[in-house]
Amino acid sequence: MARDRITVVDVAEAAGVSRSTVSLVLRGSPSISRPTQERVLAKIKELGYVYDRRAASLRASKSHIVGLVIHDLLNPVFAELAVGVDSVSQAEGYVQFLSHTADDVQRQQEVITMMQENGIAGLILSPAHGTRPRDLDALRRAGLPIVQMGRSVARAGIPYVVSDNRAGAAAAVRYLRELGHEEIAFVGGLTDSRTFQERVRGFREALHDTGAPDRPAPVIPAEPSRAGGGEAFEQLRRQRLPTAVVCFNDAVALGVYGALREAGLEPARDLSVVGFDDVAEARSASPQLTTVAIDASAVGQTAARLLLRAIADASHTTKSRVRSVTLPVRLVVRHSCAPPRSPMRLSGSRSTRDRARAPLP
Amino acid sequence: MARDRITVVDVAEAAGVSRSTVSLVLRGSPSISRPTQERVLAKIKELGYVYDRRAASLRASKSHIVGLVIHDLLNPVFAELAVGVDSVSQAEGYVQFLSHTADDVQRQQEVITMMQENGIAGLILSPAHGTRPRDLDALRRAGLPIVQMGRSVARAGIPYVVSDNRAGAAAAVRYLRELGHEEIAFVGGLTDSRTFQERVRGFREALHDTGAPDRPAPVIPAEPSRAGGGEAFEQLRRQRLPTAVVCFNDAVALGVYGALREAGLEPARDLSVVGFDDVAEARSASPQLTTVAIDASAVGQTAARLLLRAIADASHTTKSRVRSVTLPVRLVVRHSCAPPRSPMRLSGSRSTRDRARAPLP
DNA sequence: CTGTTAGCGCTTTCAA
DNA sequence: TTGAAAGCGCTAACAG
Repeated sequence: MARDRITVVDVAEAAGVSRSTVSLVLRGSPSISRPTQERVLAKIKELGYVYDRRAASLRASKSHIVGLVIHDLLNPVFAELAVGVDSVSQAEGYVQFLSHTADDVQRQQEVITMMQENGIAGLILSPAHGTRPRDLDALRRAGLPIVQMGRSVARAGIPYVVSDNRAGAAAAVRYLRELGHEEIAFVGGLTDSRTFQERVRGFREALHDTGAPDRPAPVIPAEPSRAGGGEAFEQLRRQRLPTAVVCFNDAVALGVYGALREAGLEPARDLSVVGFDDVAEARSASPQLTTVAIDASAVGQTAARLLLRAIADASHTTKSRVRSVTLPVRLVVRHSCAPPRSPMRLSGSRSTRDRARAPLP
Repeated sequence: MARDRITVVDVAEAAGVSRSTVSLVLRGSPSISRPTQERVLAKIKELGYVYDRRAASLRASKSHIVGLVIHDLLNPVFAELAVGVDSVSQAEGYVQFLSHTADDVQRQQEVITMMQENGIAGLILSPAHGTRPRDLDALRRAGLPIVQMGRSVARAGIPYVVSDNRAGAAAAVRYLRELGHEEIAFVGGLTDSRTFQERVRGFREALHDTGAPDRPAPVIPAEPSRAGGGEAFEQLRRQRLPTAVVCFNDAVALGVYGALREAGLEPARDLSVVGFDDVAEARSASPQLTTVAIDASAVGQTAARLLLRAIADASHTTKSRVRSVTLPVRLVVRHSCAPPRSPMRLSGSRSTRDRARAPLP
């Protein structure tokens, strides 16, 4: 990896000081005289010395590396989460290991182990579906701080940073109710995921709170993908089509949208569609879709800050418990929704500003 | 980071062998008897020992870490590149540092330095716009292998893995020419990027090769974003609208598409639009857009394999030069194109299979 | 096949 | 403020 590496000793000799002086300069200790400091720094640059953090980390048993494990980096929301983490860890002088697990628990175990062996100071995890609390025991035994991000494992006792799934689904429902919809379905998502459970919960609560008819609203689980959305739509159609659907995420919403058109129906007119998980508007895959937008970058940044704080606390033995955080979401109204065909408005009245534009491909 | 870490010595004692025996077991040396091996492995598990790769790496001066620096992880194409790299590095027992530079050269310098200090064995780089060869001098001086991915810095003498931009643009042009288009523009992209230059080159060559009218075809540079596409469209329109455009990437294509509709025009009928850089169809942001599809995952995997090979060679002093690789692309025809309005077909005749469906939002 | 002896490059007492 | 010595956890020669 290195040929005749230049070390602190070389720098010390060249600068005419001792190695510990160099070491102190390297870490910006205030107990070094200005001229000495400058001389050393000059020599460092001159010799092209590069600091070896492995050695430092080994000796001091503390590193400036965090682990970041993402179940699906191809999902733009999680890519944005990762970038959020990256921005703060970079700013704080950390680097990160980043691995994608493709939602595979075993692969996740492997990368976590590898990261631990390489001396991470803490871990941010978007857990693979099916992760159990005990899967993280090795880390906890080592005293490494962990923060879950974007997703969370139930009753694991591990802090998490997520967006407000419940409130998001509720906002979608309230919006549709105001338009006059009475028959609203929830579509997509895997039943054993906590995210799904929370979104469904918000969905049901809001239906109840807005005094929707008392018959149980349809909830159709499906793979959280475009294909899953298509299948769920077919299933819904075989039963009885509602006038509106809230989708587990944007991929599902696009699937529903597509299936709808295949069936010769018209979005908004025949079925109002609300998505979820939309990334920043500018990057949205679906600029016309009404959606519950989450601020993925903020989630990532928050997770990183929590983790770094926990790392700092751990060395100070301050032992402050890290608290979980739930970040707000907002409903972005675009023209995939309309009042139901035979309207029975509760209050309704919405801007049609956006509705003139035709959908993009 | 660790409290009373369990070390090889502990394992050795517990298993009644010497530390070097443990070390050999750890690395799966064949020169250890089966029973001993098992006994040691058992103790390792029992004690919850975790291998410290920093120490190993320090001593052996070789690591199992690669650096991966991406100029824009929010671009789905580059996210997929990263996942491609991840899959092979994971399979080969490597972990990666991954950082996003937001196309900022200085930020890139910082993360590369940090990675080097942390002992990477090599670097895969999607260089920030404006990177100069000398920005990588520190790495080269240290003898670290580098592979560029998805993009490349001109005349840097550093191997790269990219898709075939020239052939892709040419394929798009040929397709449009066959439909009968004579006035075709190229839209979007930054003039000083090599990717842009190659795409424009393929564009021009194909126009020439297909015997297009000899007046110079319009090339409108613009930010490679949706906004850039919109602006470019306006500019094009102020001059004179061609019958077809080849776009620098899908974001630009979507921008053109949107602007087109804003202007009350109809895609395909009034202007045929071809995109570029489309990710795997299933994830495509634009399921209706005719596009030059690149296999981002393959690019990532190839880059990773090249790098790992270079790393292996470097230690063996085999010193094999790594060669750059250009991967094929393919044109995916969907219904954003049609013959020009007053058709003067050269050969024309295309499937309309897909054209029945309306665009998605 | 196993044990012993030196370090990898750094931080960290502890004196000076 | 600076210098000397010890050692983080591991691997790399060797010698047995």
